[in-house]
Amino acid sequence: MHVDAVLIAGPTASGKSAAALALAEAIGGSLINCDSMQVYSQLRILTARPSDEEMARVPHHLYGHVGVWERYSAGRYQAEAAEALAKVRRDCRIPIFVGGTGLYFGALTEGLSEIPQVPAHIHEALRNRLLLQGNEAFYRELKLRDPETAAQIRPTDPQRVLRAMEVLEATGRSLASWQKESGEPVLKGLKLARFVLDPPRVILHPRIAERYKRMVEQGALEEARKVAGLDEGLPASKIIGLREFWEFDIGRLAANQVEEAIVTATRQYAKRQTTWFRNKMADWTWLPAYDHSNIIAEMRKFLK
RNA sequence: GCCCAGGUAGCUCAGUCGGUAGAGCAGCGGACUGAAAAUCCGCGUGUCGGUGGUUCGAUUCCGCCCCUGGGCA
Repeated sequence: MHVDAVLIAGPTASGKSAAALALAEAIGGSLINCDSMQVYSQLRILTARPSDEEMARVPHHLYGHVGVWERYSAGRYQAEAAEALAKVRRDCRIPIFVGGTGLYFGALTEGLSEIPQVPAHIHEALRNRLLLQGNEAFYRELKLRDPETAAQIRPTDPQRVLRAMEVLEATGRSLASWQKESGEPVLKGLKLARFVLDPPRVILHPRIAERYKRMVEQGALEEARKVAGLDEGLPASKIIGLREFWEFDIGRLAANQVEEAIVTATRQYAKRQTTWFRNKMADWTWLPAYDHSNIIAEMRKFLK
């Protein structure tokens, strides 16, 4: 069986990176990141990005190529993924998309509406107004100016209310009307092999706890310190661990509390990822992921 | 040994002037179109420490016992 591209999704700490690397070596593939946080260059440890040695084994794309002060987005990911895909295919290698961000997989397989990028100054101005006025007033304003989009958003969801408002402001059109025009999927027309790695929680949870310890040994605290003071409005500031280590440094959390907070947040994140996969990728091939050799064997069954 | 304060959901605690109980956190489920490791929504039966008593009825009042913390010896 011939495939044009392989997709590997899985929750954090499911072992998907290692599996993808092994598969890439086995079939002559190149890896393309599909994780919203592994794009940030300054935060390799906290985002569990592949090491230099791993990256030397097989071509890697879209890893650590963005500064933490940049406002990365699903839209930019879509564009860059399309470029990376073209490059890998030009090199006559098999593209293997690997990561844990459901929305980014959506951009690959379903596409995003072609909404123009919102200028930074509009985003900032509206964000400040949201902070000043509060959710309720802001939502009420959206409801007046764009009832259709407002009806699709909960008043308590500030992030989506802000997005609706800034699209309206920047384009003069409602977000809802844009979203009625669906965009082109990055992988349109390609033959795909799609996998979800799904270790049971009794296996995943201990792995998350172990990974925390490994991150600390590798210098996660120092890494967090290097970007201390990062604007909380930037996406990179949401990386699990940053806030916790910063609070440790100002004495607001003890070491054991930092560990508990990070491990818990990571488990909750893994749960949210799995919810997305379960409900949006039900027709993908699900692999229980007990150990690597099995995963590779299973995946190769679908490729040969 | 005596005195005091506690023992209520996995954890921290509220509460019931006597009619078998609720918050936060954790956990579970869900949503998801440019911040997505984000943001948001839903889900709370647990011998109310044990045992006797009073009562139509006790987790709530009374006795005794056990456990935890503090004080006095």
